[in-house]
Amino acid sequence: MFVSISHPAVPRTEATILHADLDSFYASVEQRDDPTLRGRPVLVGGGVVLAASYEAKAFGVRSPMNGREALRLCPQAVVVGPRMSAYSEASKAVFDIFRDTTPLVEGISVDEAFLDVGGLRKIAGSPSDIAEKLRKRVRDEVGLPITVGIARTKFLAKVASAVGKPDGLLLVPPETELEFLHPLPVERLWGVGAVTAKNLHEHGIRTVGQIAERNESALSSILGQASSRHLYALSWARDPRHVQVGKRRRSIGSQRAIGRRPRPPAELDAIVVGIVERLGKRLRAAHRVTRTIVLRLRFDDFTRATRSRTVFEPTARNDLILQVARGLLDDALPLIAERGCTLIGLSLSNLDDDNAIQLALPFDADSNGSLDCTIDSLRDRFGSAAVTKAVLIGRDQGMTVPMLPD
DNA sequence: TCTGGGGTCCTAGGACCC
DNA sequence: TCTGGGGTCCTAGGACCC
Repeated sequence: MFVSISHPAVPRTEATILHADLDSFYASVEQRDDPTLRGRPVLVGGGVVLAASYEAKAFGVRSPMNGREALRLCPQAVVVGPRMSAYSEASKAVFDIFRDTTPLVEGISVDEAFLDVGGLRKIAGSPSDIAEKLRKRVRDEVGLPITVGIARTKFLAKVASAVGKPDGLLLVPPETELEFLHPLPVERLWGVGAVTAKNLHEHGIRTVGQIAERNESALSSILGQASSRHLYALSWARDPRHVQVGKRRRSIGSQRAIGRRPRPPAELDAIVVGIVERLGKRLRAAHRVTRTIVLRLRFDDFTRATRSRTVFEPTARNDLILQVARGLLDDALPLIAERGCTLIGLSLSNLDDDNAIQLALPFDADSNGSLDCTIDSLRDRFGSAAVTKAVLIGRDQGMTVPMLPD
């Protein structure tokens, strides 16, 4: 039994956030399942390297790198095809261990998650103890190496795990955060990619400390307001985001690379039909409906374009989604003919639950307990698990209160 | 055969409403 | 004659992450 109380307005003072990150995930699963691969450089994927083992990374191989380039750097590497179902099984097993450690788990991808272990000291030990136990369990029960970073904020924990790799544990104590952070290159900041890094370099900014030295408005002229505010805060180790449980997907998509050969419209249409079928299945399996259909295209020169349409009525029906997708494809045909298309994808966004029933009942805002009574009566009628949201509608605004089924 | 297949978030302009 | 401000939604593009 866990009880958690969080006060977002009060900055945390203890390092209780874990960032757990499986090392070279796909490649490690391959080495686990085939002993002859252990200790050898392994590349997962063919045309593009999806994952490289640490033995291969030592030769400078990175993902996503062209397979030929990778083999040029590391000719003795063993190339294996991806086995997605093995990876998702391993991921599930690891996440079960995460959730057995603390209920406050926020998944970031198949191979990494944040865990908040604040408040578990009495029953499970210090964050370092918990992290060490977690690493051992993942090693013993799933057979995979995992690195854990521990810090006061999500961002620092994430940086700590990156620095602590491979197969390591790194704690950043609150007193030494800035010492740890300021010498790091700007590329270590979560959200700084190639473009932003180049931008910063051109202004003589190469380390996190150099970001911290600038004033925020000067940074703003380089990066724009939102990202400079964000990066400046991170450079001073300020990161108020807390570990969020049960985040829902905001879109689902599927795409297919189709090579450089020009395709007649009928062939493009068949590809879209296939993608719609795949997506429709996933959408219905997740009990979600979509309102916005996005057609994604990539061209010969690797530029991209999107075309989207938002429909009035949320749907999970293949025929309706296909009708919209076909319309988007028709509109894009001249563009495709002109620029050559190498990838087609669809993504469905503006997702909602497919079974949402909305009821409005009046309640007396001045009487304590009136809202509870209203919610109780909804729960009596539909079952408590079905009632997941309360929307308080005032004279001119609504406020959504998420509710956990009890 | 140079560059997969998922995702997230931000920006910016225009339409439209009050 | 001159001239609002605030808000939402939609579309398109782009940076970034694993």
